Amino acid sequence: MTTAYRTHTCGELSMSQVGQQVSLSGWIQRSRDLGYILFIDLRDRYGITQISIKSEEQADLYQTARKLGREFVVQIQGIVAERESKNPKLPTGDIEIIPASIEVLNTAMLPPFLIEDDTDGLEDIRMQYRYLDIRRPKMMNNLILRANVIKAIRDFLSAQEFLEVETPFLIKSTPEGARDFLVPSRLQPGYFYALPQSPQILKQLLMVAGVDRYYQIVKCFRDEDFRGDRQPEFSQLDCEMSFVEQKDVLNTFEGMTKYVFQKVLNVELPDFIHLSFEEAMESYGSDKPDLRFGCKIKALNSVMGGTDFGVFNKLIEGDGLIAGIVAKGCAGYSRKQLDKLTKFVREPHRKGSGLAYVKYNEDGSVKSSVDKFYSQEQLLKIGEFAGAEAGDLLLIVADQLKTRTRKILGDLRLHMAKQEGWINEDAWSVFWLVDVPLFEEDEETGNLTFAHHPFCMPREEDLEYLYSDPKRVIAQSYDLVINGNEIVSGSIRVHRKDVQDKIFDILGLSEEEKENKFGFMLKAFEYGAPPHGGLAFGIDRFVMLMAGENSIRDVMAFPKTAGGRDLMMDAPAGVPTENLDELGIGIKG
RNA sequence: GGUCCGGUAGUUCAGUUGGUUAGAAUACAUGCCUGUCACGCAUGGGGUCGCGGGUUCGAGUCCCGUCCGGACCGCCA
Repeated sequence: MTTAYRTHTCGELSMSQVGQQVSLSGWIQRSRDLGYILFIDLRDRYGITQISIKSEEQADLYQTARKLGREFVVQIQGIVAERESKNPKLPTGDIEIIPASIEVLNTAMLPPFLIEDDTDGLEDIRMQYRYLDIRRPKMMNNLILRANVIKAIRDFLSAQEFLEVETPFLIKSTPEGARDFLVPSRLQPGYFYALPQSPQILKQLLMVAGVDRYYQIVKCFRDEDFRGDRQPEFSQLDCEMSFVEQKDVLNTFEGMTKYVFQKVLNVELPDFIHLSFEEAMESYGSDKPDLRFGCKIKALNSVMGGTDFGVFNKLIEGDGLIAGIVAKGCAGYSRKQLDKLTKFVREPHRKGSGLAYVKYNEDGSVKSSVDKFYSQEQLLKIGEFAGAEAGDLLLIVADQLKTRTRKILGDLRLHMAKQEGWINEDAWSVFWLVDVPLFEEDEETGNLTFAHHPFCMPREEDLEYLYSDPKRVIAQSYDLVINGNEIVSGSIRVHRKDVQDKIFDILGLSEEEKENKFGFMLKAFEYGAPPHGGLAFGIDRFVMLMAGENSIRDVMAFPKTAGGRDLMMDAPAGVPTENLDELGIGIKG
């Protein structure tokens, strides 16, 4: 080794360096041997640079280069030259390297899949060889994007006096919420630490301590089943602020979100609208609607009555809801397509009983599945009320439960949007969901449970309802929804012991449970807890959306499979019996 | 915990009512090729059809079990 491994990266050379002597190191992406000339694409994190060798002029080098395999690690020294035929698709496409020497730093086995953006490898093989998967520019760029997002977050928050504080991973199990990952204690056999589902309680204690403004980019752990957007361990940007009201928190983090988008993607987000929980449910049938397209849900009770249609009459007289969405330009749907939509509505978990439709044909005629009960005039009137025009299809769902009608239409709305391509992939839908009820009613038992978590502060004007009508209580809590994904969730917290006590009572916690689960917290709150509130960003989902990916796995370096396994390390794995003995643990069976 | 889809060459897949020697593309190897950049052309090697059991004269194909991967429901304060 006479010179440094490299003087430049594989992504930075251009016409301005022509004639310079350079040294590059990287991996061989591929080579193209044309006989008289051989090209090598040399790749590193920064890009690809072409090496070219003419067989007659450099016979020895040509013979060496022919034997280089994919993914060999090589160092190349040579002169930067202008290309005879340039490649506008490549940032370095104007130049190439005429090598003086090629040194093999390491050979490589043949990779099990193509190290290219359009890889031929499927999920499991990519996971098993994740280090090769990450060599693909697309994955590498996702990690770079992620790092840029996190840097922008740190820059913004530290400029605003937020203090980054680390909280422990080995904590106490709090048996509400998700299932905890447990870690056995060796020094106290039979006792367990829990890994935090979030540092929620700890950050509130930091407010009691006077930290004032806290943030942390932190791993959280939940031992539940996984999905494409859910992993057993995931990252949160966890934040908390003292002496703030809801609007202060929203303004701060609206500013941060805009800053991150601007810095990382060069996208200027418009001001975030505030959508109430009630309106979201009524208009979109979801607490996290995608607003990149319209198609609001329209209640139709007022125009569907007064006919011989007993089913609908009964729903209208009772507490049911008939509602619909207008599918623009879908009047031409075939029987088969409509049947498929009906099937969608009737999927077991949706519990829909059926789907009615009205086609407002281009020629002005009207055809519906309820022609028996409604005259053409009535259907036209309904269409006018719902906002349907010629060429549109009105899809109608009716159910005794208002929430079910809305939920089904919300699902249908999204389904139609995907099917019909209504979503503008270049647009951003970002809004704050506000005015969320403090409690949710369990559909079966009727018991009240918290919608968010038990530390959310009710609105000042709703405090009295805690004692009279808890279901009415609206919390000072908020979500940030981006493109139909809940990215942020937060609230102003309860800092008064009497309110916290009352909320625990409504949730049905006994004195003993209160003491056992939250005693240390309630105690801390008696030593001067300031008013405070905060939120947490799901970093993985946030980066996933910014990267335009569909799975958070594509923005995590080493994710787990849907079964919670790490295919590369082959974890989880068994451990030697003596380790278990030390922990006082026996395995059943 | 439940429902559904999948597992065949290094990789991605096809494989008919169960029937001769299991194919394609790509990757790989060798040779040719005067500017490629998904180079092209020719030739070649490459298979425990996830695993176990069953039905059958005969199983990649049918049945049962099991493991693995994926999607969804439940679950995810």
